[in-house]
Amino acid sequence: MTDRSPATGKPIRTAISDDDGIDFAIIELFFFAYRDFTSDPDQILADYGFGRAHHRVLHFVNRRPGLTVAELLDVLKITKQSLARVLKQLIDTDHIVQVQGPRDRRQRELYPTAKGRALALALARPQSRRIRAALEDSGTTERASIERFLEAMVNPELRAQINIVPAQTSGKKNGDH
Amino acid sequence: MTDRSPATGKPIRTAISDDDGIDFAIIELFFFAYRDFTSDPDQILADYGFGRAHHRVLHFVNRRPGLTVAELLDVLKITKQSLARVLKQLIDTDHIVQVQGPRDRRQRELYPTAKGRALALALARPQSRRIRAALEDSGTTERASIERFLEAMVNPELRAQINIVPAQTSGKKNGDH
DNA sequence: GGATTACGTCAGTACTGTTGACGTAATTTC
DNA sequence: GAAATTACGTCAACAGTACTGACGTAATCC
Repeated sequence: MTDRSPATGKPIRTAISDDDGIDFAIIELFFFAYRDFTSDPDQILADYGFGRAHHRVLHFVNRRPGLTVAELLDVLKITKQSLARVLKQLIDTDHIVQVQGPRDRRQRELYPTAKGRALALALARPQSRRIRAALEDSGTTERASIERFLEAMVNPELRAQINIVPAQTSGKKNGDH
Repeated sequence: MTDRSPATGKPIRTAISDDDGIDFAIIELFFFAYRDFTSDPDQILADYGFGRAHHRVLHFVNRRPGLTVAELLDVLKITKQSLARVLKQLIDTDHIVQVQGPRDRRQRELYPTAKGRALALALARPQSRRIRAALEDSGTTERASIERFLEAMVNPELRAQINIVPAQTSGKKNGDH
């Protein structure tokens, strides 16, 4: 408080750039890409009164049917309370059903219904279309580079989560079987 | 309400997968990658009592010093009110200063202060480090592929925004001048 | 039988986003 | 020069998603 007027820093008029040793190009591209990537499903979700949180839950329940609430919390990295409301709505609207765990009856296994499966597909469709368009002129090598890059962006400890995709019929790359 | 019990869809036990014609592999990778990409700065921001919105404003004011409020709203794709709170805090904490527009005195040009520049760099540093690590074994070709992919993921109408990066000294690729 | 685990839920709070309306100063238009 | 428009700031009200902490219940583990 000793310096009120002088404390007001002078405006810096030069742009921050990659010259500062920071990869602003990709940082910014990543921001724009993700913003538009999520905008497609957001519009569909609005019709259902759902938000992005519902999408994520629906996605992972479809990807890993039978996962428990605890496992879902771990994948999403959110708290129980944050999940509760969203999950309840998805169950009430018959997109997801809970089944008592077979071995441990305390657990609730989560499964999509036909309705939930359909919505998950509808939400993923425009995203997939966008990806296909972005990869239009790319070959297998480029696709592999992009997959490797995205995977490398994930925290190493959490990379295990990615590969828990059960039983791929058309087994591409999969460190399973 | 005519069908309460039968309405409860049966659980689908098979996982949704790329077989459904949807590129779930990349959809999911993109989710995980972005989640962790933003987690680094989030931790730093918490120390300042700031959130992700502050980060975005700070980033773009540093990248395009002198942009007006209207331009910033256009880049962020949020409403005036959403920006107001966040911008006010950044100004009050002396990270950003407003300068009356030279030609049009209604406009407020936004500039970072030294403090704001330093914070922007501090926030970008871990993100850049993560990117560098992810590109570790990649050559120039791969990097170019990834940049092209990310750019192609952005809505075409909005791609113009990306290239408004003023005066790069080390001019890499830039469709300007 | 007691501790732990898995889950559900209640209460309170914070951040980021929305729409709509109003005020003010500056610029543009006629 | 008066009127319309523009750029911005602000007030009010509300929604979605996230958080922490605490408590209860049923099931399992030891």
